[in-house]
Formats: sequence, structure tokens, C-alpha cells
Amino acid sequence: MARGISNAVIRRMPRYYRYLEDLIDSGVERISSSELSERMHVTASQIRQDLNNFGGFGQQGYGYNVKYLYDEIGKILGLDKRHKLIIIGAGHMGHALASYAKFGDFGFSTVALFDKDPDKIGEVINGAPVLPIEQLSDYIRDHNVDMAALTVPKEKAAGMADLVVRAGVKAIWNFANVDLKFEDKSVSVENVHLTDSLMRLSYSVISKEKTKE
Amino acid sequence: MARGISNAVIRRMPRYYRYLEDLIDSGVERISSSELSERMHVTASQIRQDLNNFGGFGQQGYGYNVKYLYDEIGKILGLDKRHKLIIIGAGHMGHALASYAKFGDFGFSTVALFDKDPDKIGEVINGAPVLPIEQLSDYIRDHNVDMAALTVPKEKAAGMADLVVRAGVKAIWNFANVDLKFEDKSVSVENVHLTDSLMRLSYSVISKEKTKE
DNA sequence: TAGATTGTTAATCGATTAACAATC
DNA sequence: TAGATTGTTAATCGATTAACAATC
Repeated sequence: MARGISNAVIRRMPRYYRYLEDLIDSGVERISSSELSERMHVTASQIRQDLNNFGGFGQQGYGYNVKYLYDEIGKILGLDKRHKLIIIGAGHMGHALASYAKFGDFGFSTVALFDKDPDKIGEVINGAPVLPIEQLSDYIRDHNVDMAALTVPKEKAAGMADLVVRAGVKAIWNFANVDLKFEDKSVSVENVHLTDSLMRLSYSVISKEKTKE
Repeated sequence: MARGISNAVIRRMPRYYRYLEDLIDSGVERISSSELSERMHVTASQIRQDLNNFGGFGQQGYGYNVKYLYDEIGKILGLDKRHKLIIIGAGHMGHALASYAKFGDFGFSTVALFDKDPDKIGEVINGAPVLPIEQLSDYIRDHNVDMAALTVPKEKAAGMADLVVRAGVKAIWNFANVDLKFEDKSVSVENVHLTDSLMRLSYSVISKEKTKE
């Protein structure tokens, strides 16, 4: 199950989840694909196709129950499970991720950060201690950590990734400006690439200026 | 010019730029589409098609001159221009963005941050002062700011975006967990959505577990 | 010139949209 | 039951890949 679902579909699932959360917050109990399509600026067809990759969550003549659909998408995304996250690198980005309480709502809890800087060790961020990098492997094994966010310089990223994977981490959330990739297909990676995003923004500005000319 | 280029192509351009930078750093002077395709794990055909959207940068029988191609892609992305960036919200994410020196290499300079917290005002991060939010509009006008990064809570994002756009900002780099969109088509937006990225990572882990069963 | 590799056209593949029968 | 809206099949569109003639 859940195999062969295209990447394009997966990319859209968190977005549906987000809009459904907003609908719950505003007290909407049911919604049709066409209403949702207007809000999200996508076609109703796409919504129905996307959802039907995972099952029939709607009801003919009625639409979708917002809370039910929200919960189902949550399950698809694995948000009903607890995830233990560590952060490698207690710089500003590490702090930012550790401080963002909202992740907790979706089942992700930052249990510790790791850094080599002695000044940072002992600090506690949002309940999570900053530990010396030497304790990394043992900590992962002892605490059953599943995910690691990498907020280290580009040059350190691959080495750190190997280290945490060898200790048992199954998912890497990489903020360093390289594409990490693993031989071991059981390891998942998300490369964030903020710089790419900023460059696309720059492109968008430039190409609009050109159109004006 | 530069119109009608598909989004899929645009998304890949910063990635080419990144790989070319690495090639320069390792002293490679020329590269063929097939060599590059192996490194990047894409097809050579795609590389040639992508680049030819913007012009013929290669030479038959030779391949591509790495430095030349790098510079050309830089121009396409607008990295030869200086961009003045302000950051709205001097929290951890704001700090992280302001501290990331690498952006500077690509022509983006953070000139100021804005916050409403009096404790933060007066702080200087990587050369950029934290200013009170009341000075926002005047500052944008006086300093010809083109870009604004939003690292404020979700609820504040749309309001802040309107404010900076009204003062003349043409590009919004949005880190708040909402899709910002503008009537005014001359405004560019990049919505980052770190939470979506984390959810996709979670999905990836979950679906691999399911496959094993 | 011969060999290599691009630029570009044509073929294929996959994703999106449209249409409609099924059904609540 | 009639009306609404899904789930799903079929049609279209766009993006990717393959092939090859142009050319350095």
C-alpha cells in the first residue's frame, strides 16, 4: 500500500492538511471538492484524484467531512505517530527549529541538540538540552531517535549524516546547502535548500522586470 | 524574453548553479551534459533542454565551459544584481537568515530587521540593525528595499506583507505557515513552508515502513 | 577530417483536467 | 425520489526522454 504514489501528489498533501486545519479553526464541518478548490486555487478534479490515491474519504452528494479528512491525511503523513527529532548544530537555525512549538502539534518533539562549541553545551532550548557531539551516537541508540535535522555548514553535512544514520536514524532533514543522498534506501532525506528558494524569488523579480520592458 | 518558461525548469536552475559552483571549486573547467547528468542524477537530455530555454551556452564537441555557464545562470537568476533584503521578525529564524553570510555571495544583503519587542531593538546582527516596526514603511522608501523576508507568526504574515508591499517591496520571502498571494501581479512571493517539508519527511518514513510489512 | 557533443525535433510518458456514471 | 457530489475512466496537456542532424 501507499506505493507508486507520485511525488507531485505527496507534495500537495501537507497543503491540504493546512487548509483543512484552517477550516476546522473557522468551524466548517463539511466541504465539497469544488469549494475547497476555490479556496486553494486548484481544480476540484485534482483534489478528488489526489485523495483517491489513498482511499475514498468523501461521500456522494455530501462532500467531505472536514475533521475526518484532516485526521485521515494526518495518518497518511504519519502525524499520528510520535517522532523524536534531534538537531545537529545549535546555531541560529538549530535554535529556530527547536523553538518552533508548532512542530510539537504534529507529533515531532525535539529531544536534544548537539554542538561542538563548549559555550553552547548545557543550554536548554524549549526543553531540549544542547549536548556535546561526542554523545551523539550513544544518545541516538539510547533514546530511539528517528529523525535528525542538520543545521551545520555544508562541509560537515555529509559526515554528520553518515554518523547519525549509522547510529540508527532513519530520516534526515537537511538544511545544509548540498543534496544528501544515501545508498541505504531505508533512509529518507528532505533537502531544504533555502538558498534555492531565495534564488527563485530573485528570478521571479527579474523576469517580471523583463516583461515590463 | 524569459517568458513562458515552465516552473519545473525554474526550480532546477538554482540546483545547476550549485553543482557548477562545486565544479569551479574543484577546478573543473569544462563539462559535458552527460558528465553533469551523472553527478546530478538527472538525464543529459533534461540538462540540455533546460539550458536551451535560455540560450545556447555550450559548444558542440566540447561541452560547457563551467565558469561561463555558472555566470550565465547567475544572470538568469538575477544574482548579478544587488538585492536589499529586510527581515520582519527578529526571532530565531530572523537571526538565522540575517546571520547566513552565504546569501551575501549571491547578491543579497540584509540591511535591517524589524521587530516590535523593545528588548530586541538596537541589536545588530551581522551588521544589520534591529529597528522598531514603526519605522518600517519609511525605511523601505528611504533605502530602496526590494525584498522582505517574513519570519513572523502566521496570523501576522498577511498584514505585514501588505504593509511592506504598500511601501514598495516587490518580493516576499515568506516563512509563515500560510500561502501568501497578491492581487498585484508585479509582486513575487516564495512561500517556504518548513512544516510541509517535515511532513513529507514523515510520510517518506511511514511509507517505507509500510513497504517492509 | 573524424570524433564528440550540442541544440533541437520527435516520441513517450506521466500528470492534470474533463466528463460522467455511481451513489449517498 | 431528486439533487448534489463523489469516485473513476477517458481525453488532454505538458514535461521528460530519446534520437539525430548540425557543428565545433
